[in-house]
Amino acid sequence: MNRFPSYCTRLLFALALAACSREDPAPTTPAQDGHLALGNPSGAVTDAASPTNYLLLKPQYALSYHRDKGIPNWVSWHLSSAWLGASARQDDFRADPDLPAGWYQVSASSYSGSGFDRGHNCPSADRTASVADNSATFLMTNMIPQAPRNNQQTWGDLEEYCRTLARAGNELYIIQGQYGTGGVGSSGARTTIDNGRVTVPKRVWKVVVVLPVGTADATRVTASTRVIAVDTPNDNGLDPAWGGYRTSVDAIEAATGYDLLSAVAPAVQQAVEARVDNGPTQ
DNA sequence: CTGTTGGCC
DNA sequence: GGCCAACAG
Repeated sequence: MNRFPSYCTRLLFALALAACSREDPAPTTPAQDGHLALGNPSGAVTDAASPTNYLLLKPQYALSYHRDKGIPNWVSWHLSSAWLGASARQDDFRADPDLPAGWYQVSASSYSGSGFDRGHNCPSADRTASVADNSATFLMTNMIPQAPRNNQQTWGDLEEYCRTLARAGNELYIIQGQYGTGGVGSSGARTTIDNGRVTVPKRVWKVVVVLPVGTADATRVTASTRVIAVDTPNDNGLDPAWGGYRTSVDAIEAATGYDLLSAVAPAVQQAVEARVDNGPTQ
């Protein structure tokens, strides 16, 4: 669940008290807040000596990259209406220039003919406030080989629902990742593509923390905060309805070994991570 | 790189 | 119409 020393708990509690004792300004306008405000699930670092858990921090999202799998371990981003605008989908899939020199660079054509989509983690449509923001989502470090039905239907619907929540006055902290090896695309089962350079993940998961619009602050998460955790098979035969794949954050942590929402107070983590969401799905 | 096509809500 | 794409030229 967490490895948070108790002094951190007390510190956060003190900070929360301090924040409450001040004159609170009225609810803030939607902002573009920190992508790792709720934690760094795998302790990723931007160090070439950490090729399987390499932290890439971009203005639009943060991710942990696995060089030898050619895909991210997880991608974390903030979503509020401040990220939503009128910029068109750029479709400029390309290699990520921010990887260390000498690492294999997955390219725009690496997935061609594989039977798997170039599936975004941080979706194109979540970053439409500027052309630069949208373009950043097309870096191949943000992609996984994703079964077309998983990507275009099940996942597409969940992403659309998240934007609906954002437009309705919420801000969301979203962490998506993948684990395991081997999926079933439109041309059958594969464990890798691109001559073995890119691993096809077995499962794709997402954790969504839904807060009313405010500042980036883990102390705003309470035991009653809505947290939606989903874990789907990367298999073209899956159900298009994402609601049936809901699970607990605890289950995703057990499957991945990550510590999710680690910046949230331990008692709150215990409450929200054990729960399975049963709220609306559209 | 542009234009076209296709599936789904 | 919007969003997810692949593919042809």
